[in-house]
Amino acid sequence: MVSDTPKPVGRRERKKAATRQALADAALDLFLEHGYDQVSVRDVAEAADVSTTTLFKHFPSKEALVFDEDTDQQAALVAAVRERPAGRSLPAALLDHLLRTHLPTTADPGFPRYRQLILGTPVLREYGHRMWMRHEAALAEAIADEAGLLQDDPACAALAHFALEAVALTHGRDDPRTTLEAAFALLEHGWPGRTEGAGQGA
Amino acid sequence: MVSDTPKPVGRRERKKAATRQALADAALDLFLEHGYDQVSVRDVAEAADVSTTTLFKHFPSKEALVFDEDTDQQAALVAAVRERPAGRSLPAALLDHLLRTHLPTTADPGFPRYRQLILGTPVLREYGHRMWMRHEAALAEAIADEAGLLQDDPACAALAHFALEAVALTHGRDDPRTTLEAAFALLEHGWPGRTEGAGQGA
DNA sequence: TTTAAAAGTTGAGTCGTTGCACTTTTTTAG
DNA sequence: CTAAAAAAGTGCAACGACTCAACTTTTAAA
Repeated sequence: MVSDTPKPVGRRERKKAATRQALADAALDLFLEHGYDQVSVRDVAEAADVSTTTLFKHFPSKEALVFDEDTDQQAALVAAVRERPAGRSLPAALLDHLLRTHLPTTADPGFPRYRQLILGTPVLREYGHRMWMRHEAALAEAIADEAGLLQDDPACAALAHFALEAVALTHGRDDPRTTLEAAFALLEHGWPGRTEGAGQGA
Repeated sequence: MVSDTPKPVGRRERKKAATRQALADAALDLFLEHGYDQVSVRDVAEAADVSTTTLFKHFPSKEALVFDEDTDQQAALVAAVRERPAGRSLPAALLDHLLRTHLPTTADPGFPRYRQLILGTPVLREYGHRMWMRHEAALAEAIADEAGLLQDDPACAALAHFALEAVALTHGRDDPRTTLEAAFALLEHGWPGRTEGAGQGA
């Protein structure tokens, strides 16, 4: 368990991982210190003692340096839908999951600064949002399956899209929890139609 | 020199507008002909017989060359909310407006190609979406005012955000109308809670 | 007319990103 | 066990988008 490597973890791959980690660490340090736009990729590469080309062999873009920890959120998202408690609606289950995973993350002391770096840098906020929205198709599929609807049902696509977009709504708000709950109240019960006196159809 | 008093619109501004139009026209022609990524800003500037620096004095970015016609959608959006027919709910009024303005691909014969250029070029799709979402705050304000709620009410912000995002849902779908209607049905009536004892199996 | 401020234009440079060439490691053939 | 190809890492130089400091032209003021 100590010296044996059950899976062929090559010496080369270990050095590769070390270089990658050095790049990510150097990048985060420099970005937090001087600001994302004030640091060039050449600076990051130099701090990690590699060339810019090597940097781009490890990370597809400058923004990707910040989003190194790519935990599998998609599986958790789908699981929140599929393994929701009995009697819990789909929007409610999604709200529970998002409140659990996107609000209290502040166990790490350095996390607020990391979060502020992303939210305060437009290009990083965009990049993170785009990555987050990549789960839309998988989520829509799970929703459709759970609801017993067709794979490309527009309502399922809409719920998946809106549920993921809801977290973007909380950015820059003083009370993310209330915002998230209000958004999901809308998805769950609809807009309180105080103006219409007669409902149509169905 | 001469005694002719310059009209309110200087001849300088006219030439400036002409240069700007020449740039936008050349850009659209070249982009439609060879594809956005295959045409450099230098090519566009050369086609309009100016330097690249001059191009960037007229347009803030390469993408902005395509979105020259910045019609005032925001006013129309707010008007759709404020001047909606009596008894019409806010989501319904927004749906009507979007169906009217975003579906009937205008009478312009060249418009489909223009639309395809944008939707088929990721960076342009992103840029257009970002511009579209800039109306979110104004729309949320109008919604809050019409609903008699506070300016920063989370539900109003959510409705504004989701209503604007709904058009992004239609991109790449074969039936945009149905998709839009399904999305607004969700916003109007909420997610049908079929999990409460109504589901069959699973 | 003189002159100064404003706007237009430009070539040279920066930054993110990539293609081509070179070195090093791993795999395969003898 | 050696040799050499195949694969992967690395770097220099270049490309495209975009900016900066200086020069020229236009407009307005004295």
